Amino acid sequence: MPTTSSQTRANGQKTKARLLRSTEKLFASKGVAGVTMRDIAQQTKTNLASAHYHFGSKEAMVLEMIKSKIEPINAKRRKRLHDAKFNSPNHPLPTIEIFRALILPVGEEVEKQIGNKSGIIEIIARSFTEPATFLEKVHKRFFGELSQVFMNELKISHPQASEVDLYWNYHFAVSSMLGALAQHRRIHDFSSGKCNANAVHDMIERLIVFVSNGFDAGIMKKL
Amino acid sequence: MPTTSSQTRANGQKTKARLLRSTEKLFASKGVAGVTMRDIAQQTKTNLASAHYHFGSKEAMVLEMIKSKIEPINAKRRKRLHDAKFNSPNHPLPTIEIFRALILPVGEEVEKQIGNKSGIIEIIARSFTEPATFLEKVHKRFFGELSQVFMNELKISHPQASEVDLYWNYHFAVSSMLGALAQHRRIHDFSSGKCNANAVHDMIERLIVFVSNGFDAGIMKKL
DNA sequence: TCTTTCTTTAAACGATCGTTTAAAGAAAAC
DNA sequence: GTTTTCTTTAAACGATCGTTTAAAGAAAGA
Repeated sequence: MPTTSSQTRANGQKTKARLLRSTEKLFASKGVAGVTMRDIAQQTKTNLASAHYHFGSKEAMVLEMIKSKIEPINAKRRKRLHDAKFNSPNHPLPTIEIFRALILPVGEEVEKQIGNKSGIIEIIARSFTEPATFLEKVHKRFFGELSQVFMNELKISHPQASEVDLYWNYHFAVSSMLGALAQHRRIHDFSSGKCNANAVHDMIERLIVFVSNGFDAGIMKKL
Repeated sequence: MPTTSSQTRANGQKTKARLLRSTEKLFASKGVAGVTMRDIAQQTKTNLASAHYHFGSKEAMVLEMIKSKIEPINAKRRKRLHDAKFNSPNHPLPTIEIFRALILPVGEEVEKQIGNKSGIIEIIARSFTEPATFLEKVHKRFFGELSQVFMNELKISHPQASEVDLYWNYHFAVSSMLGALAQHRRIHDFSSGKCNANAVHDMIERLIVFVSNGFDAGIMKKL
């Protein structure tokens, strides 16, 4: 009986999935340069060569892992932006709602798999801050088109603003988001335990306020 | 005639300085994991082993390079904060003046060696975003004490704010600054050439506005 | 000058990296 | 059962990494 090519061999697909999960875990904690194929094979309890058999190369494996984690979040971002526009058809969106659509899905995805130690936050952050050359394209591939969608929405909400102001402050907003996500583990030590890095929902809400107000201040300053 | 130990041999100190400059240059463009001792030796036009002779290890060499670049900036930060307090002795500082003292010295240091391609911005950013384990301590060493100074100033300026709010938003402010500096080269492509990444002074001023307004909004939201 | 100290050099060391090979094993097709 | 295809495995490959060694060279002190 012919089957779809995606499940012709059940066992093979299982190890492939396990490889992706190990890649995710290790990449989140050590970055792409800090993780070796042998680390991943050991964590997966499989042979070193099977990773190459399933993915062809380390780069391809990491990219596929990133894709599997980021695309669901980007889908949520688009949906939330679309829903917000649908609910107020005749008014431009408030800045904070636009950035809420951009940032909140990260927190939702984290909470969805709580206790899973999946480290989505770290993965998103690393996909932006990794110095590795081949990760440069990650940004364009997964954030390029999405950024245009959000930039267009910000233009509609700020019709009187110059394009240069909008670009600069959107750039700051995204950098803030990723910088804060990348470094969020430091808050515990830095605050001597007063702030809890695991309170993701609280952090995300604070971040949305910070970013949207910073953006508006940068846009308004010349008006 | 006995001389100070720092200049007993002129030639040795020269290659040491050249090694530091090469480390700086390559580290700024590729990160610590992306640069090898052989790259640095080749750029310096010296032997591979001389780097170990002068510094003992790659880690020690990178740390010394970072120290030489960051400490002058941190000195400027303290001075500017001190001067601002001196000029208005009886009033708490406005938020934007505190963050100006934190951020502006970066821009000044960049402009001071214009055309030098020194990449201080990239170095500061990488010292925060590098996944390498040994760079974790860079942050505590060069930013730990400084952060306490600025946090204290922010507490004075926001006496009614809770410590948790202050810590979270200072964390966002620093992450924004470093994230924006780390990614500032992307602005050119992202804005289709409308924004100029080399206009450092303009960028720094925009960043100060963004950060200080984001900070105040995060603090004020519960009042 | 002779001696001592500082500096540079070529060559190699052991470790680890991503990747490949070739053969055995397991599952489906026939 | 036989064949074919998919998957796993042990072992090795070539390259490159940070580091070390041992000897020659250069500069300063005596």
